[in-house]
Amino acid sequence: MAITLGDVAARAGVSRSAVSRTFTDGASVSQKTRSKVEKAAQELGYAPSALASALSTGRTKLIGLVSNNFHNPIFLQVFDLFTRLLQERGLRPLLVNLSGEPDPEQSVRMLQQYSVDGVIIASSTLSPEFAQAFKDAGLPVVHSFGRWSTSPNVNVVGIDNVAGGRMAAMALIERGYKNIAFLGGPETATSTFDRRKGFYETINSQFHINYSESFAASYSFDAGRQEMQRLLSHGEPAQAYFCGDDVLSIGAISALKDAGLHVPEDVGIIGLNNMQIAGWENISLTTIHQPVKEIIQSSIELVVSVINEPDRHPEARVFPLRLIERSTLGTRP
Amino acid sequence: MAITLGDVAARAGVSRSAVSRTFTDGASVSQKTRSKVEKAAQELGYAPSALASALSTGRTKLIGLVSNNFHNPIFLQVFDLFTRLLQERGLRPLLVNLSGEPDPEQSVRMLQQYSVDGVIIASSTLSPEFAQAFKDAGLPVVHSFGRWSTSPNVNVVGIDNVAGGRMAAMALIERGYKNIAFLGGPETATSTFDRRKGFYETINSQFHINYSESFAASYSFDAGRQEMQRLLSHGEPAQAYFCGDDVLSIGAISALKDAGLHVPEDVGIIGLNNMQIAGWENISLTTIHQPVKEIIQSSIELVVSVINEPDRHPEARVFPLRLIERSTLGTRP
DNA sequence: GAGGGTTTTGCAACCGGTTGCAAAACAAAA
DNA sequence: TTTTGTTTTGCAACCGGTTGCAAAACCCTC
Repeated sequence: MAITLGDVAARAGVSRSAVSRTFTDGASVSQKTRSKVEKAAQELGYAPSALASALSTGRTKLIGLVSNNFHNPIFLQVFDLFTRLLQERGLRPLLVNLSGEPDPEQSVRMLQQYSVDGVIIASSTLSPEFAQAFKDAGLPVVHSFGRWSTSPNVNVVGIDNVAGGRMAAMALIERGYKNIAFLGGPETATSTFDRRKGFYETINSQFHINYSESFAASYSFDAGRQEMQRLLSHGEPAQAYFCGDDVLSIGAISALKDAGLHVPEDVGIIGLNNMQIAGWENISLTTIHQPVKEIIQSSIELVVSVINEPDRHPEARVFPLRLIERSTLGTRP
Repeated sequence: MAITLGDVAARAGVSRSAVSRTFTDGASVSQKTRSKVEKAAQELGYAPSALASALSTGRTKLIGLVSNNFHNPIFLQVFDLFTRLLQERGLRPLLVNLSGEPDPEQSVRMLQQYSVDGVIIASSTLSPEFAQAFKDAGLPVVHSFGRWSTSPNVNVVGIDNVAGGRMAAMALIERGYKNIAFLGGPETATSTFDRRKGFYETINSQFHINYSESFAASYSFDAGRQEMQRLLSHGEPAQAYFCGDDVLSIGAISALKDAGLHVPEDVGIIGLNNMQIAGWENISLTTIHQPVKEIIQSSIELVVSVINEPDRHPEARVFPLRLIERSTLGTRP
């Protein structure tokens, strides 16, 4: 059926070890046998089995990529970057879709069975305990877009969501908004919790500002739109909203426009992420930039480091946020 | 380090075969040893190595999921469905990002190395020859969203893009448009070619209709937007456009609106796909529905069949399209 | 051509499972 | 109790690679 080491060895007239060695770099093979082997391999169309190799070396070059967010368009970019950057390093992403599976147990087991070299959890909604479960199982793990902590138990790469909330609050306060609301993502998401926290605390430290909040069912256009529609059906909207994410913002704006309201004249909106569409002229969303590419790059570097150095101390890598001023915030005197 | 068969066998006081058999269903084990083994496995936290098992059985339960479209939001849904449905069958998606790698050779090699049981190519832009390369390498393959043919050499599941083009043309002709254009996806994509073909032929069979065409750089919002901007900068737009895809449509509409034009009063637009956003009130895109879920479900069933029955004759599964009338087409007397 | 050091090579055991085969254990019938 | 038939069990070989170790081959120098 498939071509094996032995076949190539026989054809080249050398031992199986010789063949193995020509395909593992750093091994000692003479130029002569090397070319004999390469010729034979070429002729037979030999491709070494990664599985068999993994069995003896203990390295599969497989990285479990665990995610539960398949609705936020930003995740297309996330998957694109992860897969591309992993491939560039000769690593293969084994995708795990967590949707509706809140327990890490099953995923841990599955990834253990495939002896993945490491795991990257790409999610802004899962708790650090979720990632911890992978670590406890002995899997090198990095939580991308996860909750940051000064004494992390598990490796995290992302942003400071509390700071993001503060930044949004400052932007709204500076512009003179007095009636301010938070329109968050799902209430159970750590990112929602943290962004709300920073936002609320900053707003609350000011006098004469009216605060209210509500939450969308998920990080998606539809959920943002629906939540804003619900708010509008219950009375006057706030003067300005910090939406927990750009997709929520764009969904909310579409609901506002449908209701005949103007942004930013009637209602101000600030988002978070700075996804590509946010920059379009006809959307032109004022938002907070999350450095997605840098986070992903760093996550991969980190997981590779952990693989090579298992006893490494867990670390948190926090990337800075940047306010992107566009046209969905105005000023109130 | 990790727990193996042997460890469990020793603890349970049985042979290694007995342990193996308790974990492969259909094997002959007495209730007594089974429970002994299960107890020991439980206590040790044993998880059988899929790699080792794959080495002897020849089955990895790995499915290569090959794609090159990481910009079209519809693919988020595609990935979500593929990963979910594969997982439900105990299969694992090994993701391959093709972006910028036009040659199948490398991917074929890589998937061979990991002995994937099968391959699904999820792309509307790649040619049948691309899929063929996987088949030639002996990998069971299904091309999802690929080009259909009456005598397929390789399994395809998708829609009839030529028919889609015809359907769009009919919709525009019926509404009395006389100056009609095609705004396609990348010119090299098979789906672009076929949609254009059906569209052009139908338009051309009519008298007194003015036809023109142009192509966006990729299937993405941005590309659609840019191409429409370019068209507008070169003169009067057509009365109506068939955009090769919903994302192109929405991008094009955003460019039109920016230019102060109204849809459908000034320009009519019809898309293809019926992605979720197309249904929003403030977009309300008239489009042609592509049954994504059915295609994916069927693709998975097909690849599983091919795996179990390697000499199966290749087949083409074509799903019907449906015109979704919303509000981006008007009528011209 | 012998002696010494270095590189290359093959043997054989191992990675963690699976499975055909024959022996052992068990159950039922005589 | 013996015979026959059916399950269950363990042995050992195998899947396709890797790698430590000792022997073989090579290269230089004297």
